[in-house]
Amino acid sequence: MSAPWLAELNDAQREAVTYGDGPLLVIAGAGTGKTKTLACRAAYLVQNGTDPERILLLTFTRRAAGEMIDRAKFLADDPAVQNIWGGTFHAVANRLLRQYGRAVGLSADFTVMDASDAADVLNLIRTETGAAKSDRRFPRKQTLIKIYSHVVNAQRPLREVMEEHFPWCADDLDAIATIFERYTERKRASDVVDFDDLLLFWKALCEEEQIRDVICERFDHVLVDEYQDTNSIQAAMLRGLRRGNDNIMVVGDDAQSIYSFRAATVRNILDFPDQFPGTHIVKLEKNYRSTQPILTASNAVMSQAKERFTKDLWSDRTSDVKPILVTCMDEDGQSKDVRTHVLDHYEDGVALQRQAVLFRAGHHSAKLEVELAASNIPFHKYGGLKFVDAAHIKDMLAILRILENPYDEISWLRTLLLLRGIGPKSARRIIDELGVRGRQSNGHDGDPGVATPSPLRRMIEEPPLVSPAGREGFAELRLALADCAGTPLPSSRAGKRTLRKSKKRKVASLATQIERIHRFYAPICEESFENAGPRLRDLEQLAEIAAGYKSRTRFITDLTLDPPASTSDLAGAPYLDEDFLVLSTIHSAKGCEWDVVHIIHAADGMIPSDMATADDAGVDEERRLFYVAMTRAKNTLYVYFPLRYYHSRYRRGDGHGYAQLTRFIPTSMRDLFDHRTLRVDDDDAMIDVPGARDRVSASLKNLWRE
DNA sequence: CATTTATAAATTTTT
DNA sequence: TTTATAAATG
Repeated sequence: MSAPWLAELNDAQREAVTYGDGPLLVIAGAGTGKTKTLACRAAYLVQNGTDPERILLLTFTRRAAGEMIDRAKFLADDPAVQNIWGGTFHAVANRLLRQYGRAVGLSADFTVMDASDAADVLNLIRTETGAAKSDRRFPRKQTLIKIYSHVVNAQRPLREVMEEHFPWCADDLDAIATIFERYTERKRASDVVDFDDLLLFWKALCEEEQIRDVICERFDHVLVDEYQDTNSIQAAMLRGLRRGNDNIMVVGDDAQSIYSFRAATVRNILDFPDQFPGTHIVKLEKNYRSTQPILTASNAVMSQAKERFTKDLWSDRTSDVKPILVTCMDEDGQSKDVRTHVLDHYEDGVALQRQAVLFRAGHHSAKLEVELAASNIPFHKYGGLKFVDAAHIKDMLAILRILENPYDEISWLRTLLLLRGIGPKSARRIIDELGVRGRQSNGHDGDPGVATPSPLRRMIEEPPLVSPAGREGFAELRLALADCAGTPLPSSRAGKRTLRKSKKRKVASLATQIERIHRFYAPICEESFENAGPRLRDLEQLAEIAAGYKSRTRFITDLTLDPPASTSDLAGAPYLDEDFLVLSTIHSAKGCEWDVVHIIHAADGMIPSDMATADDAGVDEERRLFYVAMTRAKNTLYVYFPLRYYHSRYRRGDGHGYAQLTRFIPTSMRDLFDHRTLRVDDDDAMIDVPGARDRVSASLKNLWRE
């Protein structure tokens, strides 16, 4: 049986798509049709009789999984393709654990916390153990979560990880080990898992023989995208998943490995044939995306790498247009130049959506965003600070989480601290009195609510006493929680309000709960934030996404595992058909392509980031990052380099410095680019004399010395 | 004594 | 703009 679309593939692609049973490794350079190959493979399998529900497709983002499945659905012309199990490792772990988690001690409605919640818990323990108040400086919470995460993801002993990646914390090894121990206990007791636990528990599932067999049995084929960015625990999970059935296809490109900070290792892709004996290898080398001049420049960048595996990319797409290196006066000049170029292409018929601005770090686009807003150019930013990281969103979600899991200590803490008159000490006492931590003591596994009333019920029925200062807020919170839980307050003198309704109320719908929490939270929000307006609007949008969910568990979990990239993302459909320019960190741009790509801040210190230049491995990763950015471009590539940076944001003074062009474009490579310096725009035309500012500053300073 | 407010310091990349 | 520590307040 041969589908018409098979004919459109090149030989290597078709070989991968139609490969039979057994392990398959596809080495696919940038733009060589990796996504297409995976989508076709899925379609091919379904057309040849594999049940879509028995195919597992692991990708790096949920978006990627969705796109691939849509594509496969179109190719196979079969709506059932929708039933393929697709998603990130973490999302799939979540799904498996909701189903089989009991075997490893998780209830079906455990809560997932994101990295910043995890950091908060660690911080809590850090203060409790008193490690923080030793005379020496102790690692901060972000550092702690980084260390913890690295240990889990790299599957290496704490000591080694600390010596290698966090040598400055080595003195605190014992204290840190203690903190992690307690952290683990605490999470188990409260039925909460962090991102790393999702992987850890999946792996644990694979180690329980009976469960493993059930899970292995579940999938006929496993397909994995971006294999170069998986880490060693993920490789272990895959091995566990494929015992007794070695139908596994992994796709990746070692030249695009950019997640070593998350313990990803290219060893996974290199060792794959050893891990899975009998692996067949297919290489995709022909690039269909970019024009040859763009590839030539990209290849040149990679050729300087210390370690190098991949061959040069080549393409049929000839062009006279080289990538363009734009030298700008300063950051503002850069923003203006980008705007000018974007509009030029737009007028030539390249929609904004077909263009992207890429940068190393989330905040690199700040000035540009201002410029774009001023010019009324709509844009959409991926990466950087997440919507859910905003304090007001986290506050709302914390309250919702209490309802979801009354043993979720950190959510109680966050919620109680919102109340005026209640600080850490009182919050701690209330949490203890509610029995949030007393869960283990009532013995029977997984079913705490029977013996002792849950903390939520206690909160409603026999609330702890609170000092006069916090009493009012505490009462408000109690009312809100009672309304959401659908439990009337006990009909003492405080019960007037609830008596109007009949005694047995149903648990409020998700939308109603959100609305009720909003009513409780809005005054607090207005009191504690200067800019309450936009924040309250965010909360209304939160309510709007919630409207799309029936299950509270689903809503909270989805928001944690796949947070909306930005505020405008939440608006969903109405914005979809509008045109907007894409702004993205290079990391978030992985796997994407655009007609025109603008890479900004191509200065040493930005790319490569100052943080990463300590060793060769770090610089090489930054180089791959730059390579990934360049190879996103189909037709036109701009690389912008601001000559001058003012670094006065946090430091005082008029400090500015002259930047160096990124080391990834040395002089020897300059003729692979066209060079351009835009004139300063009319209205801010100003004669600039290089160095004048310095000379004047120096002479002013010297007035007082001499 | 607990909480709030003032002050100083530090900021990559993501599930 | 957020986050840890110090001083001030109730």
